Amino acid sequence: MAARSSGTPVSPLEAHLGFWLRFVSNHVSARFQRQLEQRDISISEWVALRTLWAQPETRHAGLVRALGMTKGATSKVVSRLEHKGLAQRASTGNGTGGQALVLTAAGRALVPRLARVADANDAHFFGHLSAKQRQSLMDAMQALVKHHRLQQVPTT
Amino acid sequence: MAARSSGTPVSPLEAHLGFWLRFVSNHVSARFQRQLEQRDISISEWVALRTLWAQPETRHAGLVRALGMTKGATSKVVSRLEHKGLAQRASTGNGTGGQALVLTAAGRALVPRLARVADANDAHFFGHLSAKQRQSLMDAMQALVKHHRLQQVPTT
DNA sequence: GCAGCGTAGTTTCCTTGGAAACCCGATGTC
DNA sequence: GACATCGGGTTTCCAAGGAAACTACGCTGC
Repeated sequence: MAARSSGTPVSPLEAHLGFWLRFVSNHVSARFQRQLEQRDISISEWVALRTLWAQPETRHAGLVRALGMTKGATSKVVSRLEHKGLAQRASTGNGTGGQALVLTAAGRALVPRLARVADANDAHFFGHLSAKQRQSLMDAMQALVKHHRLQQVPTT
Repeated sequence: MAARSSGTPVSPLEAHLGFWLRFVSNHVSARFQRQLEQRDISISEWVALRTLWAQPETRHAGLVRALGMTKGATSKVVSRLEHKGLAQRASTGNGTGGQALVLTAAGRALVPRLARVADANDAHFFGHLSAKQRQSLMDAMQALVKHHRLQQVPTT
């Protein structure tokens, strides 16, 4: 599987930890996505809803940070949510320029239900592990984030 | 951060293992992608090249499996590679119908160089861990794959 | 022999997201 | 007071990938 026809060693894809991380992560996300789309919601929309729910009156820039997407893409997510009647661009009364975003009643009602879907998905994939194992994976990931000072960035 | 204004508990995004997996994995892939695009190659193109390198004369269906994309998308990847002069659709002489895909000389020359980029990227993110730690993460991921019988699926 | 099928690939259409241009109101600066 | 500038947001354009329609062929059943 390594060197072939040339003398140069070429490690297989599966030799990389990154490969496996991506592999598992893609599955977890893909399943979550399939569940969400039964309610006609995408993952970014879910993250946006969840953010607005925790912190009402978030402004656009805040959402950009939470979503880890460009402001253009974020703007489109908000438009979609508005279209679905889940959130609103509330041109802030206070006149400081920035626009505030808020959930509608429907949006607020939806979040806890989606949260249960998210919980269930995580449980599906990791529920069979012991609490200790889960925690150790969590720690490993968070350590990587810390070590590399990873910030939320555009998600591809 | 949990229940707010309603009585329903809503766990934070960061409570999910899936969240952290995705977070780290996205960063790893994103960095790799940035490195590759300096050579005008995308991640799927890299995987395709790597596959054809290891197994010359792969046919389209095989590539579909390796890439974990739909056949339509795979077809476009091949077209791109052909356009860049890295691979070719070789209408197989044996007449069994299926078309064989092969790397050009340029393609064959490129793979080992890209492989070094891939290695470097993995080392960048995980090189500071001990061999034991790396292995244990790798094992954890592979155990998940096995437990859930995960197959390669469309990659987002 | 040929009608109907199934398999392998390609093409078309649509959605999502990044990049960059653009828009607009608030804030200096002279 | 007129104008350059800047920050926050939106719009436009493009690339990539999924879904499904379509194409080309070889094979089976009659």
